[in-house]
Amino acid sequence: MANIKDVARLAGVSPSTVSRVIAGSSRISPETQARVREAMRALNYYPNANARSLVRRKTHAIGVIIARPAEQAFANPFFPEVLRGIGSELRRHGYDLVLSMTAAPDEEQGACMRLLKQRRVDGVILTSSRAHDELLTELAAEQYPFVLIGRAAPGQAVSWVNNDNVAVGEMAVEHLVGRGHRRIAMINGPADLTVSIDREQGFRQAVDRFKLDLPAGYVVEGDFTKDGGYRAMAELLSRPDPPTGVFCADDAMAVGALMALKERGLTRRVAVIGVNDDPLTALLDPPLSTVRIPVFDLGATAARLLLDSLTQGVRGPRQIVLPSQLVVRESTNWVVGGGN
Amino acid sequence: MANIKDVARLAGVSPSTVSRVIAGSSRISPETQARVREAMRALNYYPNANARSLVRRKTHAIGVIIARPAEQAFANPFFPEVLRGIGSELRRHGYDLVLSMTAAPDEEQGACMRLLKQRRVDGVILTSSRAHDELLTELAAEQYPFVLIGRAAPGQAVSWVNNDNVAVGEMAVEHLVGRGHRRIAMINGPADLTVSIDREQGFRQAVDRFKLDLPAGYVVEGDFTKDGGYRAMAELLSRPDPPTGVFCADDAMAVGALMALKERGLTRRVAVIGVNDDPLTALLDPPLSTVRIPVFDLGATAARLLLDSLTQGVRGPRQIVLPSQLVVRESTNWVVGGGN
DNA sequence: GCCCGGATTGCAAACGTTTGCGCTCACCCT
DNA sequence: AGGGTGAGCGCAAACGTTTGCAATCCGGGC
Repeated sequence: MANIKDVARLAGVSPSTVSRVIAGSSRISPETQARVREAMRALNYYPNANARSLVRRKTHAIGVIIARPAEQAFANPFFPEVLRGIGSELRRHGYDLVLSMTAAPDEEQGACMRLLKQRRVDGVILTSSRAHDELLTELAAEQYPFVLIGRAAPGQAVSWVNNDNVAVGEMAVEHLVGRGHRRIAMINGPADLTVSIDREQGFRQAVDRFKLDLPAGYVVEGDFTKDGGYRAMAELLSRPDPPTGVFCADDAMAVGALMALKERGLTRRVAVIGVNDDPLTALLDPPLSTVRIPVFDLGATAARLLLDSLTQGVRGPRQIVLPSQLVVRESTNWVVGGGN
Repeated sequence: MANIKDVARLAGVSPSTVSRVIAGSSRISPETQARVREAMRALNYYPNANARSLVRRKTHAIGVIIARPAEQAFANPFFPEVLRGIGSELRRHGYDLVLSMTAAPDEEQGACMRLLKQRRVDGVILTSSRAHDELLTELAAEQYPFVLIGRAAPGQAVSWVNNDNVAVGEMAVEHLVGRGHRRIAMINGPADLTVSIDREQGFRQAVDRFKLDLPAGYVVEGDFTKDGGYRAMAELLSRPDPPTGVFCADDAMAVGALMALKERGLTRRVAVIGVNDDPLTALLDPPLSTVRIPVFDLGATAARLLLDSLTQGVRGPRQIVLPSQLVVRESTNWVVGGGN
């Protein structure tokens, strides 16, 4: 394959000159530039990225680490959408994207540090909702550019972009209260995920604000799967004081919850709202109300943050919260005691 | 950051020796090996991938090009699943994965060739169902290792892995015929995609085999979206001779078709079967019959093929077809004229 | 006619590895 | 005792770029 020397020879110049033409240096005469470009075209020349990265100490690529433990279960469009968002932003700057999907949480740190220390990438985007303090502090300690999709512990001085999970919980409860509900339960995700923690906090804040009862056991822990939602709803319904409205921390669990209701003919007795706006949930019977999360933008924003610090030299951690949006459909669109 | 010379100095050996220890050469004494490893650990040393790739002329990474034109519309788990499959295979061999998502079809070739010619990757996996003869021939001409997920034109001597789309069409018709249907229509995807072509061929073969009527206009072209399926079904129903069974080339279109039926109260009058087994379609009313495609395996197999030719030096194109599987649910699980 | 300065280009070192070749021993064989 | 052998290791070139510095050339001012 042609290298820079071949181009130089064909154009009758030195490799330095070719390199400068590629870099767009202004100190090269127009005629020479034309000759060099012509030679590059003739030889179908592409600069070797490895050689270039070696001397420049920049790879022009960023790593994306996707943790897929239990979250993988919800086969919703989160994962591809966030990648699309990242990709669209990277393309605009000519950056490449190396993807690392880790199955087990303990692979995460290794994969991440390997990409960086081997100089395969200039920085990383980490998508995960578990609190890996160790990884974050190692990244920060070595001054590696990175941004988290999700959020870090309050103290951590790291960059992240997240959606407003507390508001998500509040909006859901607010909506249900607006429809006349007073007995509202929550089916949450695994307790160690920040999404679960935040959504529950929002839920509880709204419950307090509206002075609702919150009997013990009204917040049950699911696992972000349909079956988990089914079981959780069954548990809630078997109580002496079942709720009339249920906020599920994810659409998959909401779907399971709806199944449980349907089996018991309680579809119009208990309102269900989820989170994520999985496209197909609009077609269920009843169509599922939900809180839509700006997944694409999460990815795009994370990429922009990272590129800013890489190319503009923006220093210091930045944290961005993107708003989510209530989507009302039939599963909650009726009023308690409305005689339906 | 530590480089190989630092390690060498600390261990009291030459860089060559360190390199050989890393490579696992046997000509190094156990004591020296131990000392070198100790030094590497002490310095937290990782070999620079760029320098290594430069001299080795191998990157230990492969590229994955995902074309997302209209296909993006079906936000089904195809895309993440195929990536998971590829990733799981790559990890076992320590290969990295650089991902390139192209929005427009004309970006595809550029992105692909750039990755290869810049020596960012050793080979590529191409997922797409459009017939880009030009790209395939350029790849083949330059002897680049690559495999296609989908299939090439019959003449092309390139490697690919695909599911048995012809059989998919046949299975669907066979199933419907087994339930007593004689008037069977098809809602197909865009005509220029190989998936559409193949599924239609299977459909027609089965129609011939069972000597069914196939009135003009019984095969209508959709676009792999829900709305397209809805319109197509509406068109079929407005005919004087509407079908009793419909084979949709994708679940998204099948979902749209079901909506059209539901609106007209014809759910149990017209059977609908899709393709892909999108998890949520099992929860629709009625649950959707479908043909399940081995998406994860498509990815994993493609990766294995590529790695074989990369690491084992396997020459020559190989073509692999993976079987799909009929999944019967309520949307077709009744007999024509069964008095339901 | 000579010196100066700017524009344009080339030289050579450097980036961090790998690897063919050759060197140095210690040991064994005759 | 001398030469042969092989194990263990180092030297230096090579991979394909970028870039600081120096060289050359040209015109203009004195």
